[in-house]
Amino acid sequence: MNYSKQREIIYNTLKTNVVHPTAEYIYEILKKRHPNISLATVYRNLNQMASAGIIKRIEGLESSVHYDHNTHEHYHFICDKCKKVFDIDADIAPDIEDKTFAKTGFAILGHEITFHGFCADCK
Amino acid sequence: MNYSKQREIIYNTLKTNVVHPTAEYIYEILKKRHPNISLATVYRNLNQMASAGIIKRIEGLESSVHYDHNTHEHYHFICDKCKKVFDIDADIAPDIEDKTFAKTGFAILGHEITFHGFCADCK
DNA sequence: TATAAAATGATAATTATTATCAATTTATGG
DNA sequence: CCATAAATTGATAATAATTATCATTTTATA
Repeated sequence: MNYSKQREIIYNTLKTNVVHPTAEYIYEILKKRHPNISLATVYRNLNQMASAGIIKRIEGLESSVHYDHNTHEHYHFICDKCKKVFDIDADIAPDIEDKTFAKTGFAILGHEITFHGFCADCK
Repeated sequence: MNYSKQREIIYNTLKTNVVHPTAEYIYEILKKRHPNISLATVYRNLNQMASAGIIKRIEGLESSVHYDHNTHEHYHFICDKCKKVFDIDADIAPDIEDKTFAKTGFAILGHEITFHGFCADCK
């Protein structure tokens, strides 16, 4: 993977952002300072970094994919009202992959847990 | 919700099917015996039954939504090679909603766990 | 610094899904 | 049992999210 200015600013936007944005959201932010950037470049780089393990894709929250700069094991909660995404600590489901391997014998390469409901502000 | 012949055959197809099909897959099966059925009818009825709690939507497996006639709490594993979807017993993550509520205070209305990797046949 | 590989922006194409709407089917109150 | 309203259908248009294409530009390196 070669260096690219665009990838750098996409990563920085993701990292300094409090939310767990979609590609579209990052694109909207970047457009203000970098009006020439293309939405395809944003998608391309986010997926490229996700493949390389630099960031993570969060699927199953909404129809669109969200991205997360935090690659440590943790889970997500999406508020059904305000649609904000919150981190949930990994210790709510200890050894879940080992347990599942013990039960099934499947080679488990990853897992994802997503909660939904109402956050503190919305409930 | 009124009775409809189409909803009945869609539900029966889902119930008697070993897999966790997508709307498209159900549509392809149904077309053989019911060539006039519309794909929109399949989507409409699956989502309608999911809203009513009669079946469940499984999101986060692939780009398309899968449906499940088993509404009891359980999780899913998708094989990265053959794309088959397997059930995982709920007891791998006991009291996960209570634990998450205790940590966050959020009102939790549901959660989903999806694993991926290689199944017994593919690994 | 010439060259090959990688990345970009613009945009077309694709995929999954939902919306629209006239016609048909279903439920029910008289 | 039928008239009526509400629900549902099939056909298809529309939308939303994402990926593919491709000529041009940028980056790494011999």
